[in-house]
Amino acid sequence: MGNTVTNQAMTHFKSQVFLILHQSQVGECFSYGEIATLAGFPGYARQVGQLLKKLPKDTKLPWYRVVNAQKRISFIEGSEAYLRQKERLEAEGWLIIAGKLKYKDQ
DNA sequence: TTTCGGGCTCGAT
DNA sequence: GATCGAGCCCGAA
Repeated sequence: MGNTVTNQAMTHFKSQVFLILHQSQVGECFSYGEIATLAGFPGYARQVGQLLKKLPKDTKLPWYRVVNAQKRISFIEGSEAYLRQKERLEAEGWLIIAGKLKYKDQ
């Protein structure tokens, strides 16, 4: 068992992460670490990734608005997951130049 | 109990 | 920039 935090705290962590994503707007983009900190759990970047990984494929949550701290998609370039995320981001006005995310006209 | 692998980060070369 | 190493934290093996 992981002893670091209580199950209750983990449950709270999850709901906070989901809430933040649910409330995010088109054109926004965060890093895993930012989401963790906003949720009140700094240092939990990897846990955010674990959570998003578990989301059902048809989820309505904008999981794709989360990239790594370098503003790069955290999947192997060219992989299916990478392409799915890239498409969705581009559909919201993001451009990917040399692997890095840039907002349109900026 | 220990080890290891993940949609991670940050500081130092 | 690009790489590397060391932290980070949980769950599964």
